Amino acid sequence: MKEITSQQQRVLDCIQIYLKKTGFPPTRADICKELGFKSPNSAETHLRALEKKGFISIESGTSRGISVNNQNNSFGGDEYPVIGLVAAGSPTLAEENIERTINCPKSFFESGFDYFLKVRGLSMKDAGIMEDDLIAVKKTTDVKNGDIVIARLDDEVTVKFFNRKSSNIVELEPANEDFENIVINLESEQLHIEGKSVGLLRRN
Amino acid sequence: MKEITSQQQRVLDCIQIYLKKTGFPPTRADICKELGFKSPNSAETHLRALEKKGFISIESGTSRGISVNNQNNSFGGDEYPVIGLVAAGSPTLAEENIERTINCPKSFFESGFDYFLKVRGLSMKDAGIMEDDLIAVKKTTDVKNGDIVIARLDDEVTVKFFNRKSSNIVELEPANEDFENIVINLESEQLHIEGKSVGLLRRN
DNA sequence: TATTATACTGTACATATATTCAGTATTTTT
DNA sequence: AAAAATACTGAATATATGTACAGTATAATA
Repeated sequence: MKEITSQQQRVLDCIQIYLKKTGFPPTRADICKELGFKSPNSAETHLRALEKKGFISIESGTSRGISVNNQNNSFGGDEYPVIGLVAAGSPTLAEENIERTINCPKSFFESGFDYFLKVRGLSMKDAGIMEDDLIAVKKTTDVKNGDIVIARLDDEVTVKFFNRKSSNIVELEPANEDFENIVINLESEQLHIEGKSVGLLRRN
Repeated sequence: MKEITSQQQRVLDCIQIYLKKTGFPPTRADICKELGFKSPNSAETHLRALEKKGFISIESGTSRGISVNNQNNSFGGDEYPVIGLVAAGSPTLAEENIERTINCPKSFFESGFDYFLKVRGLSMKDAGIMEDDLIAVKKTTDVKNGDIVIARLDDEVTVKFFNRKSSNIVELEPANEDFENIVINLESEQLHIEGKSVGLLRRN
């Protein structure tokens, strides 16, 4: 993605505002009207430049055939899978594990995320995570102490606070006094970090 | 919104799928191609029917000038204001109270909602509502016992469980044993129900 | 210094597209 | 039983729209 000029940015903004307002893309003439150009070719050349730089796609010969490629703005949305926290097995994105999908802007949770995990049980209730809440999970193994992680021990998947005690000892801490800490010796046990929580969604 | 026929539903679906795939609405000919119609007028009459019933809007004389009104599908998105739970004053939508906006599909919380309310304090922590959480609020006075309501007593706004004890007595119950129930006698005190919680959003 | 990219105006035109009119047939509503 | 809505085919047409061509000018790049 090459650099965008200020005029090209104006045209790109114009397209997105027009789209948001009307529900369909502008014509060359519409862009001219909005930005004060007097020739449709002004819009045309800007559009071709934006296409060349990868910001938009243009369907040739098609009226209003402009689509904005840049989905990492707040305009676009995507379908995210909801995965049940099955007691056994990792929360894979295999079709049989996907309960349904939710349409949600990509930028909805700040650092981006990969899927929703439906919570079972109340082991994290003091952290405000209740049964059937949907945790926005970002797939990563880069976790810090205090992060809420989705961890897998053998085939058991749990959501807990992460706490590295030493190079070999990790504690997974629930947020509920009725539950015990899980202490893992990495020398003798396998711990898989599936990802970490970057947000939460609850629907009453 | 009148009833939709199965054929009209097919056309509506076709429009939305086309929109999602290409980024712009279909022409009459596109719809015909997708659904197997042999005359553009087939699409035209269905479009007019859909417009009449309020499912879509058509910009006359405009190519691909179709926009889907029905935002209670997962396709559309909107900007929703985030309002701080100020200790004094009702959570109005006046500009000075809006911290920022969040782009979110209209259908994100099932019964629809009007704004996000940023939570202060931990009075509802046992209901999984933590400080700085965003409650999706639907403006309504139609609340049932057990609903989480946004209530205003004079100038104090709080989030509590609603519990009508009798025709004149309402209790607002926190979900935290460190807090006391608020008992309101409607004969002597004014209680405003600003709305109820229909969901929750948390960003780590 | 030549070339390319940017940033326009202005005209022209082929075609993509909405839209109307003329039919036919079935179902639903009044 | 009449009227209106639904569900199409098929043809015709005005216009909305993309796009090419001819210029002008400035800034950036090779």
